Amino acid sequence: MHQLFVYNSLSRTREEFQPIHEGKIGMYVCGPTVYSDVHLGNCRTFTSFDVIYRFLKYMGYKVRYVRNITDVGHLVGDADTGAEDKISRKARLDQLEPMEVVQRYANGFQEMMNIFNLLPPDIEPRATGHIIEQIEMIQSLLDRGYAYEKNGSVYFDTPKYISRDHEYGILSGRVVEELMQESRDDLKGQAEKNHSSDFALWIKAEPTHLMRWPSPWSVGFPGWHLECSAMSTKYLGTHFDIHGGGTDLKFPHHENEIAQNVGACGEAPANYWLHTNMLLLNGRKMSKSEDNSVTPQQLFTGDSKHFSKGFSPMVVRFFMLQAHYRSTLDLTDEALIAAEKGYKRLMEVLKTLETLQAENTGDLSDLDQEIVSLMDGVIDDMADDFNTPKALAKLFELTSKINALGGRQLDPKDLHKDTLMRLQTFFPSFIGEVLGLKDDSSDQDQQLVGGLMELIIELRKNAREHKDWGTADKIRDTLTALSIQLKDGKDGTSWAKS
RNA sequence: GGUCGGUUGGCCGAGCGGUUAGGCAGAGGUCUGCAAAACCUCGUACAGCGGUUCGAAUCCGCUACCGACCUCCA
Repeated sequence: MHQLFVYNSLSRTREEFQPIHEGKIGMYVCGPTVYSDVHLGNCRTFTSFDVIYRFLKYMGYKVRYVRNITDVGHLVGDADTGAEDKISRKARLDQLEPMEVVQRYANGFQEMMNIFNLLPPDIEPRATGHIIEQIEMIQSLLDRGYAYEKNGSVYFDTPKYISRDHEYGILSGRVVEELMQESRDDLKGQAEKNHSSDFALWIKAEPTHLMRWPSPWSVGFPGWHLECSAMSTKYLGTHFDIHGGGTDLKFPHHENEIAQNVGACGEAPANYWLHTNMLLLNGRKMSKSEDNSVTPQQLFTGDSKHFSKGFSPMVVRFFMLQAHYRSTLDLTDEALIAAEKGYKRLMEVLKTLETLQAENTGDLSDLDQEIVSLMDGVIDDMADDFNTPKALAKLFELTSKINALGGRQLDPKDLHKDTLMRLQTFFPSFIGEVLGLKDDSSDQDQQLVGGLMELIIELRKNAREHKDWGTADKIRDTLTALSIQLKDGKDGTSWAKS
């Protein structure tokens, strides 16, 4: 088995991956807060973790992948100054039940994940379904002296945490003294919190607040951060392998999660922290307020001033995989057009690969060795912190070999039967199962079109045999106008949508 | 202001001290009735200035610019 290396945000280095339990991996990824439509950036993050999940399984690990849905507790504004829960706020504005808001956007989210061909996680728990677990965790933090109650709300006590030799800021590189400094300044206000670096575990609900649950401290609702600690602990235990999320969650969300877990359970939750980087649009942060944003829907239809045309979900997925998950990725019209062509080439070569025949059964040729080492390289690249762009580069080198064999620029006599068999298994399964790429074109029409095209190609072949170039070219030109491209090869004619 | 990350050829994007990334676009060629597709070859890029080193896109320092987080955000 290839040794896996992952970049750990905690140590800021690439580390050899060692699972806690041989052959098994527990992975928790912070899911969306369902108070609005999915952000395209969300799609990139979860696509990255989807490939990670798929590759870990491909390597033979038994993975338990938990990705939550946050449907309560994520606040708008500051908890001290009349904070409002995001879901609650949206419910009030739209005059809906909070659960209607949650349901609507959770559905939309899952639909979109489906469209991008993401595997569903093994467990997709919701914060509102784990109020009791969260209350228990708060109690545990209070019992251990890591939290304090103020007027029915409960806060995490960061100075206490620090005073017991725990490193608050370990993940995000925050400087403790600074946080303390800020705290002193903040004491001048009438804030409920003792220090500005403290954060809410339980928030007492205003009478008008829509989402509320009874607790030992007040009728209220849990704070953001807590749901992830509670749910990861419930489903993966107090100590598991991988915790992931977008890099913007490092602080405060993940930092606070660590503090909560250490405080309540006595140990940091995860061995490896993986963070995905941001998606940019035309070199800048996506931002609605600055008119620099695009929704997945707009990207698919091309209904956006930023794009000249629409791009299919698989093209977008392929585009995302062409960059490493830890790098920012710049979404531009030009780059997507380029990605679309590359993606189509990859889909086309899958068909060519099926038609290849190998003749050699003797010694392995140089070509065989080249192909084998490229295949091994693909896995090596993935095992090195899930380097999809590097793996794709090798896949494209294999693409050239396959096409050359198909077009007789390379001699099939040089290809060993075993090599071909391996290639025909590996190549499609890696693209489909690990990268999660599939042919977009709708299956329904495909059979019909396939039959028609067979007929047309037959007719054109006859015309060409009679040197009736007029008819042959008319067929070709008309098809071209319909975005169907004919490819005349040594073994006859094939076609593809252009 | 603080913390962290980035600046690679026309565009996107790997790269982690010495070896071709790759995709798209462009040029030339092979093949072809012509064309397309496919294949082959090519451009000689690493923000700037110093330093370390036999050797730096890769390490260190400074400068410039960009971005993320610090407040809701993947």
